[in-house]
Amino acid sequence: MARVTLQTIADRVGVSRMTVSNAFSRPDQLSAQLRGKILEAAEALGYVGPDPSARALARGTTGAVGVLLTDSLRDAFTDEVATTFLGAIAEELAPTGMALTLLSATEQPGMIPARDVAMDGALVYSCNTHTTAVDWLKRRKLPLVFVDQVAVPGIPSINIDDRAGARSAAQHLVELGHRRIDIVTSNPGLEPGVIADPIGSAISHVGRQRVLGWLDALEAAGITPTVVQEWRPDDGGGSQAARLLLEQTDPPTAILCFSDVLAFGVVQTAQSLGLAVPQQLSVVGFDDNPLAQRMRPALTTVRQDVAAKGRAAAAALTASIERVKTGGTGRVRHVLLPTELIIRNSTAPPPETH
Amino acid sequence: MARVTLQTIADRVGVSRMTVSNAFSRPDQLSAQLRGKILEAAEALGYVGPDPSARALARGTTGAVGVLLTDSLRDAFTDEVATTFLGAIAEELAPTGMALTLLSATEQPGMIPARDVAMDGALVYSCNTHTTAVDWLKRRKLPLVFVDQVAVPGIPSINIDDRAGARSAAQHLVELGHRRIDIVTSNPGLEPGVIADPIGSAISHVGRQRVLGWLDALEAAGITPTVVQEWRPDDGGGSQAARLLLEQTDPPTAILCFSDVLAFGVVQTAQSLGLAVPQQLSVVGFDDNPLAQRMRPALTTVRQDVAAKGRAAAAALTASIERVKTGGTGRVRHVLLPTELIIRNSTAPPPETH
DNA sequence: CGGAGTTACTATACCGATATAGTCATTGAG
DNA sequence: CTCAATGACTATATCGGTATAGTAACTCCG
Repeated sequence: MARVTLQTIADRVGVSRMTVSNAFSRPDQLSAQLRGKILEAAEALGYVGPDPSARALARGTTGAVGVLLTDSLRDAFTDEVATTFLGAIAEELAPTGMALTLLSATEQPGMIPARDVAMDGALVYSCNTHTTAVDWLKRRKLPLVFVDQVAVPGIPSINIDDRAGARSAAQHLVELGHRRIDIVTSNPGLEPGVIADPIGSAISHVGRQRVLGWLDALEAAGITPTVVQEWRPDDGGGSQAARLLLEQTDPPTAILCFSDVLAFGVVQTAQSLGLAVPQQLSVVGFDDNPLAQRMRPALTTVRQDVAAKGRAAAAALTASIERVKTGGTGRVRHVLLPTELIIRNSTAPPPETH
Repeated sequence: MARVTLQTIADRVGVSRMTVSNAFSRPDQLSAQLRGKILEAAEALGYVGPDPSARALARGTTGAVGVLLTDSLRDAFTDEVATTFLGAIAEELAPTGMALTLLSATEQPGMIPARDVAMDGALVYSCNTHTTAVDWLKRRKLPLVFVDQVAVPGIPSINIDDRAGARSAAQHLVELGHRRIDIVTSNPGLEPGVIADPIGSAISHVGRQRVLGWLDALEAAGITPTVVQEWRPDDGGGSQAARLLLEQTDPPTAILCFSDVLAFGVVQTAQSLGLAVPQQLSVVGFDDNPLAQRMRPALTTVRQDVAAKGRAAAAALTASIERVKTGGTGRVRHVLLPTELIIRNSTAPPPETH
């Protein structure tokens, strides 16, 4: 049996195909009576409704937006910060009826989602901007929103004030009296171990901003931190880095971490080495991951409102799509959300040295 | 400037549109030399590649599969079990180059993702099968895979052996010597409080299977549990239910919980009421959420391999899509993955009563 | 009673590709 | 030397809709 299309129904009812289309998509264009008859016939023929692909082609809109996630999607789902972000996007998008399509930046031979999947716009989340996937999205001239990336002119962006947040974290330690402060960072793909040029070798925008913020406060206090790149994120996140720092001849009394997950690993490692946190070692995280509250000691960290970031991103994207559709030309906005230092129990003045 | 299409390039190079199409989609159909010239011209004109929507219409395939999630997508992202599942799907799908589109079952006026978004197939995850969204997917005759749902003939399904798992959990308590065992379940939307007919009122397939499993073991031991439906999942998950059970005149010495998250709430509540776990109250969860290991005491629970479930689901779906495409007609498979009781520190023999 | 304004449809022209069946040289085998 | 088999393109026919501009019959109003 051949497939049922608008034409099938049109022939059956004896009207034009366009009228059947209107029965489904623009009910005000025909009489209720005829519409009823058409829907009835459609039902009888087992018609499901206008074919999404055909409609997408004709209308030029697909009803789905993409999110480009750098690394394997797998990782995006194990990171509580990322899932919160995605959840907020989904929530913000729900009332619009748009679906959310996950795009991985890793490309397969012959299939590049960023190039080959139909969508009305996309969020680019914490991706290296020089990824080919991002290039494809740009070339398609899709409405885009950059999140946690360096803002470029012409593309709306959502960022948090990473630098100020990091600065306040470092400042907090300085004010507690610490002078030996080191740093554990996370740059996907970077060689683990001590990093000579933390600013230059920062891979992500966020990574760079946080380093800049930490150094703002530390350098002002005349402190030069040792910066260590974590080992693979899954092997106890931060434990090897912590060990390296704590086994120096002149170990730090405080450690600043790129994330709460990392901080968790650092705290655990310190404790397993017999160091009391915060009495002998202070640790500060970043993000205010739910984990930060659950930990013992509860973690001092820099809060970012991930959900707000997600909502803002989704809103910016829908606005951008709308703008393109209506030909309107509002200004491109770059949003910078605030961060806030949350002082809990993982920081204290340094131990007395005599 | 008009949009660049295959035709634009064809005119420019002086070949037929079909040849340009082949240059992009079937390189073996033309000489390398001509192909080079075409790609060059395409580049010069700023052509991005075949339009995904047009291609989807012509080819009948979109390069994306959907996942239908019952409740607000928001919830799906806060639940560690669900995110693990999604991550595993994403991972399994990655090598195929297919994108993953999230569909919420909640419909908006005028826009029903399950009906209106183009896709090649879909996973239906723990949805009430009588949702209209599921109906739309079925009517579209899309390749589907049901996960954590009652298996229906003709549609591949992936389930875990919830019943056997629940049975072993209950059996474990019975063998420890417990005789007063109660249950906390979770049925989205169901009225909280004591449930008279736990099997009949179970809303989800999973919920029903677990109740059946618990009762298998309990009834065999002559035990009739009180079954309580949790309050809203976000308010401390399980704490109100636990309070209700523990403040009975004849309180239980052990509680079986629908999930680890619920069990976590129950344990916390018990502890706050001054009950030692497991000395005075044993608690068993379900899922083996990472949380189960982190808790103190570590939770005795029934492990399901969520990642394996996700991988199996994705594999079944791609297989199903492939089958439709090639017209092949392999048998529909119903997979039942095993569960395993993991005994940790939240269960012990009941306190001695004299 | 004439002309402007609805209402309810229809005709035509795309949307931007791909599949399939040619066409026309070339090449190789018998 | 002839005929079948390749190789490299092209012509034509969809894929299943939607936008836009008609058209014909009716309504309203002064």
